[in-house]
Amino acid sequence: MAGDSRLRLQQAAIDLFASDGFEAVTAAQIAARAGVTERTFFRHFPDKREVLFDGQNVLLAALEAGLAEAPSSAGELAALFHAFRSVVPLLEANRPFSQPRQRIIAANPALKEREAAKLTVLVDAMTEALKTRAQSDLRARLAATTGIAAFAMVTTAWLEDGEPDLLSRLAESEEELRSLWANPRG
Amino acid sequence: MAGDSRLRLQQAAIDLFASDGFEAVTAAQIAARAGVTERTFFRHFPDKREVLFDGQNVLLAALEAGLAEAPSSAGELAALFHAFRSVVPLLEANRPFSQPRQRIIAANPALKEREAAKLTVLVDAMTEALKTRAQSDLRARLAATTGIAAFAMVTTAWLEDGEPDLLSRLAESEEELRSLWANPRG
DNA sequence: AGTTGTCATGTCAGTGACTGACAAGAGGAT
DNA sequence: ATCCTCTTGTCAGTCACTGACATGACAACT
Repeated sequence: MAGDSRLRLQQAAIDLFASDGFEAVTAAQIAARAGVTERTFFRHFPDKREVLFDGQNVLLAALEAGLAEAPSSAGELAALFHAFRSVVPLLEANRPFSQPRQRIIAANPALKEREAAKLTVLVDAMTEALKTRAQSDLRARLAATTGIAAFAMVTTAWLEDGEPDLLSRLAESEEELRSLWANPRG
Repeated sequence: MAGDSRLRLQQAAIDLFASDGFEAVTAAQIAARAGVTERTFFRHFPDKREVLFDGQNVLLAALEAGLAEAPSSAGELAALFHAFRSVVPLLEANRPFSQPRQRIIAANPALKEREAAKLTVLVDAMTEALKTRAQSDLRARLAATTGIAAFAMVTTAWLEDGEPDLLSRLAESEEELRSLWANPRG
């Protein structure tokens, strides 16, 4: 068909997983619904779980870009939240896709495992990027760890309830974090 | 044979993974070396990876016990590090087993994924346990997140180089963390 | 002694994730 | 018209993992 096999596979996977559960759906079924072969499924995604996590790579790139454009005068936390804010439009655009995805993942241990792995990749990337502006490597890692943890909590809650305002939630959580975190640069 | 199939399976798995790599070794090969059937392997471990992560469950229980016995006057960080210290003998006893294990895991993405998942389980458990003594749920989670991150960094480094003194490393990292973390209780 | 129960294991057949090798059509550049 | 590249289909195979049933060891009970 056209060059949109990948997209159709993702949509088919979400539909089937949502109605039947992750384990009950075979890769062949997803492929059939998308109008392609099982083999084609595995050419687009290295394993059955990854069809749900494709967007995380985009998010990672966007966060790195957002961090890079934060003013060099900003402390670690401020820089991180600059990156988080820069990524809000992306998250909002993906919300209709992310919401069912969230429920699917929460219902399956293997998927939660993949999600945890993706989060540590995010933390590692943010840690690397923060090392240039942090006073120590440990501080860079701790800032990245706590920042991403807060980011994950906020976006998860934002997906679960229907509330629209992600930006103000991020601001709140930054406030709260800042009051807990000793930040010499203010 | 005797009732030590489980142990023999673990040892056989480590030996084979260390020499041939995780992916190149089949569950049947591990079982054969342990003198049992493949089916028996999967009765002891829910999947091929888990044979390497059995000890994490013991560690979790020990950490929870260590946290519970921390004085209630202790702040979150102090309580966490009390738990970490209480677990040092266990880690030292397992060191000969953990060291090759570490190398095996570092060499395989699927295993790193499982490790990340186990770490988030630890974080969640510590978060729950800290909620009673923390001022807020967010603070509990952030303390658990940063504490476990530091704990993981320290024990990993301790396994990699040959240095014996885990306790003093923990003390150092607690110092460093404390200087970064705003702790009203001192 | 015999019976009964439980527990760890073996055996076997089956499903489904994933891979390598090769062929075929579509479209774009030369 | 020919060549190249990109995507997909086809097919055969490996291996992780599961359910069902059988068997032998060992303990407890009568």
